[in-house]
Amino acid sequence: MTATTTSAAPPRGRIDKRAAILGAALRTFVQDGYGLARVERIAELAGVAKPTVYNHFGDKETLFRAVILDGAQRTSDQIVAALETLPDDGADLAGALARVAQKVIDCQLGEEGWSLQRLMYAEAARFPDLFDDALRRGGVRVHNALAGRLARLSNRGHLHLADPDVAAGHLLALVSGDLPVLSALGTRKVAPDDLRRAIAAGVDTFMRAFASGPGPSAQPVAGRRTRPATGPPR
Amino acid sequence: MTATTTSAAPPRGRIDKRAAILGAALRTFVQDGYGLARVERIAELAGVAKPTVYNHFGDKETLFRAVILDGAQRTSDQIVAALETLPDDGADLAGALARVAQKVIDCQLGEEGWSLQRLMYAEAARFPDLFDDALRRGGVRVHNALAGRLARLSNRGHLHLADPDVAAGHLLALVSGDLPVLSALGTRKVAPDDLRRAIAAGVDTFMRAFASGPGPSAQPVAGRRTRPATGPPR
DNA sequence: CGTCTATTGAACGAATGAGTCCAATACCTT
DNA sequence: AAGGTATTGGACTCATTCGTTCAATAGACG
Repeated sequence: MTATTTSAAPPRGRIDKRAAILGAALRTFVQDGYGLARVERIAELAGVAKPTVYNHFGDKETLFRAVILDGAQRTSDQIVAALETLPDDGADLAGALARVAQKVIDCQLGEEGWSLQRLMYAEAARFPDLFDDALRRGGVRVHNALAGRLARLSNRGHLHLADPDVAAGHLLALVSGDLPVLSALGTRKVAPDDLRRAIAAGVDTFMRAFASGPGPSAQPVAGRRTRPATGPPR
Repeated sequence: MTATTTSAAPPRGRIDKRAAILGAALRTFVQDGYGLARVERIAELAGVAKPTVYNHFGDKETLFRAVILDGAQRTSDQIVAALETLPDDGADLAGALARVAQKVIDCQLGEEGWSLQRLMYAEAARFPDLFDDALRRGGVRVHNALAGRLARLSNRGHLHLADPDVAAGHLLALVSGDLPVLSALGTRKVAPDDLRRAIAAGVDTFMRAFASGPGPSAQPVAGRRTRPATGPPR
């Protein structure tokens, strides 16, 4: 019946439904939170019928988990790639750090980055194991990549790091500490100038603390807890 | 367990229902998120009838806003009070900073602190204005209190700060940057030793950057920190 | 060309939860 | 002691949404 005359119908064929669903789900979950997100809306946004969603992922919770893990993977891939661009020679170290920090933060500020972060904060209480998984897939890789990079710089004498792991954490904290406020938890677009200033200030403090100063004052850490420093002294 | 003794019938009288509701609401919202939190459950947890909740606060959203603002106020009161204990003389500055940081973080790690933070992250997309209000009531006051304290130390020569505002942000970032990971976004109890170590490391980096002689680059941050009041995007 | 699988639209059942109404009751004030 | 007010429990309305079912269809493939 209705021998529908071919055209005017959206292409029903098998495209990449799965990816479309994941994307739509991310947007929806982010906007409404897990509880209020409607599966039907996700389907609609993905240009897909609701049963198709249930065909691919069993139920809402499974879909949610897939969204988080998939996103964490992709975002951290981007960030790690950005970190690769940090040169090993110490030329204009501050500038190089600022540039790489800018890239990293751009990844985090992209639609996906903040959205994911907010989602994880939001639902951490309900899906504690999920956060652990995402951290393993995301944060840890970023942290290690940066720590490795910094260790190299330290080995070559361009930085004085007792512990590259700690330094990596501190650098990340310094350059991105203002982000939540600047972006109002990701709900506001950050003025590029504000961001640049924040990054510059963070890198500046980092350099003050860890750059091999021209002077003899390579002050060793006072009252340091014994922590296996993966980075040997200069 | 409500403190009241006696018989099977819970004391029906007018006690501090409002506070009880706010507390129960915080716990519930935190656990389930705004969308999935059930008002009936809040009432039950507060030892109160559901209509009473609606008598005090008009509806779910109003209740939520009250929870956030009230919590932000109280938490930041605590933190500001803790900051007052930072001495102005430079004796054992690192130790003093670590102690005050410990207090501040304790406030943030308490049931209320993390819960609130997670809640705001979670629902920032749906209640953007609410976050601004909470920030004004909470974060800004903490930041200013710390900046004032640091400025004093700087004036007396115990620190070398080009911009106490920036330094305050950096100190907070350094000592609490590891918190999300350590506590798994507030879902895991942080080992006191790990926390102490993280704080000590943060303070140590801060001291390296700002305690010794005037660093190589003492560039004061150019622009004043202005609040983009719902400014035009891009 | 004929078959098979993924997809579609639409509707359905069941459950859930916001917000309201009301008569009964406990506390506070005068 | 009397009267007013806040509170209570529970039932009720109404809307929403998860997850499912089913016949019809579009493209893939031998």
